[in-house]
Amino acid sequence: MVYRTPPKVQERKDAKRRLVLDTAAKVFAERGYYNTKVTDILDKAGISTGSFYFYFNNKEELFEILYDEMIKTYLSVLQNAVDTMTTHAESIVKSISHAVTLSLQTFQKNKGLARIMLIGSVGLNPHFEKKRAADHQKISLVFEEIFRKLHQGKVISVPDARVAAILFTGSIFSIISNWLQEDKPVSLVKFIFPLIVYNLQALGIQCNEHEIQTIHNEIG
Amino acid sequence: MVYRTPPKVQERKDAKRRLVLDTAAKVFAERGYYNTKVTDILDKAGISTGSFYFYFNNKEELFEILYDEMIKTYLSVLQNAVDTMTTHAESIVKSISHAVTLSLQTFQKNKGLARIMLIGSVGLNPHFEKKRAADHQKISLVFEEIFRKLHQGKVISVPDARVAAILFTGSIFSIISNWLQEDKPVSLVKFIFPLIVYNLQALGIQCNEHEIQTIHNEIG
Amino acid sequence: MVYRTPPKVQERKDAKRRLVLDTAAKVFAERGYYNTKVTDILDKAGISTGSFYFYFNNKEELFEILYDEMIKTYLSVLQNAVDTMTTHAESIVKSISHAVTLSLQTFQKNKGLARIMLIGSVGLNPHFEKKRAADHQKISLVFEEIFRKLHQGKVISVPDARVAAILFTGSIFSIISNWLQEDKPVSLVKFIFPLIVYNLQALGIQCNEHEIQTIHNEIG
Amino acid sequence: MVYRTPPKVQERKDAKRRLVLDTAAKVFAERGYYNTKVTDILDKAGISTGSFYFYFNNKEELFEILYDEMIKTYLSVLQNAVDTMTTHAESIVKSISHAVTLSLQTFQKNKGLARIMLIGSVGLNPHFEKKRAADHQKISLVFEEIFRKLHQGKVISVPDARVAAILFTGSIFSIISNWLQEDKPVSLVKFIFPLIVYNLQALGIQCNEHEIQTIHNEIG
DNA sequence: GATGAATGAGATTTCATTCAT
DNA sequence: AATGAATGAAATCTCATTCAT
Repeated sequence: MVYRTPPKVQERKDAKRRLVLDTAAKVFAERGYYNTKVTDILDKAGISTGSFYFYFNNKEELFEILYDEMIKTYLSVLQNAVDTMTTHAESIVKSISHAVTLSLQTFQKNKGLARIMLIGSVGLNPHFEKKRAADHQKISLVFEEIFRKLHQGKVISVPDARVAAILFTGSIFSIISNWLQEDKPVSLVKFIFPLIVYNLQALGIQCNEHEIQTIHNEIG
Repeated sequence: MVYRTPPKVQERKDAKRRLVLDTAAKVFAERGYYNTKVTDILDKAGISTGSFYFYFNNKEELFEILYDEMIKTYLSVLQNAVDTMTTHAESIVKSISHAVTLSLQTFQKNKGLARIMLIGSVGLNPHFEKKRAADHQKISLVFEEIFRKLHQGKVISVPDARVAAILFTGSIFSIISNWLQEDKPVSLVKFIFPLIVYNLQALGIQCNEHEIQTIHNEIG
Repeated sequence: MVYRTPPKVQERKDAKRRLVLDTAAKVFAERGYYNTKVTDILDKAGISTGSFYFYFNNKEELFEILYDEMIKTYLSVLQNAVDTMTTHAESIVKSISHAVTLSLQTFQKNKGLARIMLIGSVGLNPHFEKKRAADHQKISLVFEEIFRKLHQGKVISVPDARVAAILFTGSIFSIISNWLQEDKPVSLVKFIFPLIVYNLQALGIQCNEHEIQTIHNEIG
Repeated sequence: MVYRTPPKVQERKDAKRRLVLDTAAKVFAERGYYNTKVTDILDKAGISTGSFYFYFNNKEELFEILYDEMIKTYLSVLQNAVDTMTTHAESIVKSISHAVTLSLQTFQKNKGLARIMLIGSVGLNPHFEKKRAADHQKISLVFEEIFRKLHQGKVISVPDARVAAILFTGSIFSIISNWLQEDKPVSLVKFIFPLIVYNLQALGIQCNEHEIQTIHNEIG
């Protein structure tokens, strides 16, 4: 006798929710959080205000969900790269190249979410600031752990694994921020190689450019 | 017959204007642009609405002035460091260490403005986005030019001077962003050494840590 | 699947919009444009600020709509009178009497809008000044065309049809302005007869008062 | 022992006051009462805010003084015309022509004040509305008295002397209002003749155009 | 008398969210 | 579930007037 939402209805609901999220991603990315009115999103999605508040509690929650999705996506991409790293430990160069390449590719594929993650979510409010800090730390920690191990194994040579991790992630984000600010739609791809080289050298990993180039070509 | 503002009055005006700017810097840094209401600033500064609009045209202008001040300050600090660089060309290590150290010291001294420059000014509106992009490019360009020369002289070894410059400035900003997000008030100083090492290695400059340490101690 | 506003809702919307317009007409008429605050209207209509801006873009637009309505109403009344004129051309006296009578009756019926049209809309801003000038010309033109024909047919005798038209409309508006300024609520009706006589004589139309009186009684 | 403002000082004061008044007349005429800021006037006059409030109690008073001056000027012009009328009573035609001509000439000479009197002072606030009403009545009364006498003497033929007076003054003001609204700076002079004819005929005064023309030429 | 810096009440408008249908 | 009309707190900015120098 218990009422259960029929699967078809549930599907429709999910689709609508998704539509709002996707539209919101575009609009937030274009105009930023505060310059985006809820109706801007809804008008574009063809959804009513009432409906919106059925699916989401408020504007901030909507944004947070988008942001969380992006972070989750990126973290899983990173984890993938890192898992490969520890598994095929044979080549650090390859592993690091992998991590960098996958990172840029992920953001390249989804410029809107890149914008939300790196620009749109800055300076919103104290709650979000904390969240951002925590997330950046989480990302940085992924590398910190690796770097710590590599440091013990004398594979890399840096004074401080944590700072190295911060700088490594920072380098990726710098490139993306820079790319997002560009007027013309350049490809992120061309930044991959110099970015890899910069970081490998920074970590004190001995390698010749030719080798990196080969690996880079393999991955791309 | 023409009235001339007496020096004393002018002084008071300058002081008041400064008071508003300084108070605004604090509040903007704490809460961000959109969460800062004009009255928040005025209440804290003990100034009337009318006075505010006598000194500034509107909230955005106030923010822009603060932002411009910070950028100007930082650019002149950089220029200083860079001028030293070309003069005492004997040691690249010293020069780069200098640039990094002065940068961090500048932001350390003025956390509020650092926050405004790196966090508060993100995602405000299209006008500001362009401004930010241009300013970051200006900063990056300072290093790009140096790196290009060093590259020609085979002093550094990087695939791309521009990308190297982006990453160099990015590394500094990453550290500062990270520091700004910290709950406890840590000192930026402890990041200087690893940051120098990371970048020197990244640029392919041969040097031993001991040498850097010595220079670092001299500068600090 | 497309939502259509149900008729009942639409009706309510229309009624609300009308309520705002009618209330605004009263308040504007009483206090003038600049002394009427938006809240004055809303309080009296028992409507929230939000609702107001749902129906109108701003205060000026609201006023302009009211003004336009009044002008439109008056112009159509005039056109009616004029159409009768050209049709029953037999008697000019009758036609002119008609035009005058209908004009005064229209304003009498709607004192508020008369006030808005003749008093409230004066000296608002350059945009409105132009509009007013154009509208007055439009009204005047209705008579100018008639007068020009009558002049050619030697039915009236005036040196200049355009000036005559200006004076004819001016005479109507003078009476109304005068009436609006009266403290006690006198009837406009008593002005109709002398107004007709004044203008008929001015136009050089031969007629005895008795005849006009008869026509006047018929129309009233 | 009593201090007396030296004459020279008094002169300077008067000049300054006059300067403010004249400047205000221009600015009010251009932009209207509510769109004129006190500082607009003062900037143009090169006078400080403080000084302004030494000479005038407030913005409204300033406007009122200007308005009163204009009305006074016009009333005295009218009185002049009317005095001639009663003295040289030989010709009504001449007298009326005189009144009309002098009226238009007065406004022509001082377009700014015309604007203030006829446009700028409309719809300001209840106080001013009353004042305007009273002033218009005063003007109208000047003619009403004449018309009443002329009516008794069977020189004019109108059903109602008061209404005739309203319409007579209204006709003058209509022409001026119309002229003020014109884009191009036309001369008011060309309206004098048709205006005289219209009103003479309206008053039922027998006369041929040629005679009026001659008088018109004499006066002009 | 003169100056212009300072004041603050108050006006318009926005927009996230709620609610009746 | 869905709709969009309704709400109202809150934010920015204006400008006549006052006041200290």
